[in-house]
Amino acid sequence: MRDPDKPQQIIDAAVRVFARKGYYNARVSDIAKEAGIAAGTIYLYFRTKDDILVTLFREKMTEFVGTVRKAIADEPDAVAKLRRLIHLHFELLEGRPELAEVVQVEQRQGQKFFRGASAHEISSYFALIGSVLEEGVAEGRLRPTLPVKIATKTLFGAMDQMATSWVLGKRGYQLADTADAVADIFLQGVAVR
Amino acid sequence: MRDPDKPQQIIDAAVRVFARKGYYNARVSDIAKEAGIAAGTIYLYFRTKDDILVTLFREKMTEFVGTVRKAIADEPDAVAKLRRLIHLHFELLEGRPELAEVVQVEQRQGQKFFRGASAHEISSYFALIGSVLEEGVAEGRLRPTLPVKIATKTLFGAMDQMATSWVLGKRGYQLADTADAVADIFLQGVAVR
DNA sequence: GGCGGGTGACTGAACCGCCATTCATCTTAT
DNA sequence: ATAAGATGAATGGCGGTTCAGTCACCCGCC
Repeated sequence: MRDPDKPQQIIDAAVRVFARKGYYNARVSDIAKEAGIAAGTIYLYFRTKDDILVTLFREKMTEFVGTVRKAIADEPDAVAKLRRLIHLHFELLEGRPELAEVVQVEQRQGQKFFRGASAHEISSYFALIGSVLEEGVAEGRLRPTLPVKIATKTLFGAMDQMATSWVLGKRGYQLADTADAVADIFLQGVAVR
Repeated sequence: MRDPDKPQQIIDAAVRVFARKGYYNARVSDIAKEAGIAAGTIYLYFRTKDDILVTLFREKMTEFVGTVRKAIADEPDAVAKLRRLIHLHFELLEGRPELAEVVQVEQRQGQKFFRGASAHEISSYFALIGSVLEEGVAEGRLRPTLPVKIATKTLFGAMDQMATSWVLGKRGYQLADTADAVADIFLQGVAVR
């Protein structure tokens, strides 16, 4: 009778260990110890060490996109949705510093991360942002000629860089406090002139 | 009599090999073969494999910032400088696809890259962007209340994401063609209202 | 101008530490 | 009693790094 939430415990332990030591410096046995199990047990639930990282990201990213999607559904218009999305992006990372560390710094392991496994989850976030931008254009609040794909990447890139700088700067300020400033620049940038 | 441009040859070979196989899949012996020398010879010029990556980045980034700095000096005002900077950022990457692959995808090896060694080179680019923004504020063309640090990260993040997407999308379009759209969004975003 | 020996770059096969992964064995639940 | 999960010591291979040996070149001396 396999414990159904053991994978979850392993992932949670992995987040803490990766955040502390980095992916490459983390031993599989460290994760096991952190989770209070034996190293071999991990292989009952994950194929390889990489698999832990990939699963971790998939799970957190899917959850992240779901949370954001639900939250912005309440907002009355595209502009309000975008502000909420930016705030939430920052708040969710700020609320889980260890996860933020892993996602912003450790996760980006060359090929593995960007191509392949995690591409789907990332593109669903891009799709969400893109659809809100489309909506804004339809509402007449955003430029009718707005290149939506480029605007999507611009916004994501801006948020992602803010988050990365915050993590690298040892989180010496409140990330969420910068959300309005980022939103102001972006929203003015895509608004009708 | 050590060959004074052997390090350069090794770095150039490393760019090609890293671009082709990725940093972790690249053997030191692959780089040696590509450079037409023996594996051991690399260790006369570099301490470790990591050292190759770090040196490569430092050198390319320093050169990059220098090129951009010189080019924008000609421009008459901050807004023109920013447009030029964005174009150049994209053109320089587009002109060296292999280097772009390495810098955008392979280079970001967790801890090593972001913290420590390469931090100085990155922050000098940030400083350059920041100083142009300050100038724009002083000229009265950009918002007087603009949070310059945040705007700097926003612009860098946007450009970086555009570049990364372009590399991951197998460079299926002209990166430089998107420069105007990115510039339009950003410049309208930071302009006086 | 030819010879010998010294210098140091270069070579690449072998080494060796590391750690992900395995599996014979044990534990626990039913 | 049996099966299935859990254990953790042992394994294996991988590849960065080393280093003993080779080679090309230079210099001083006969």
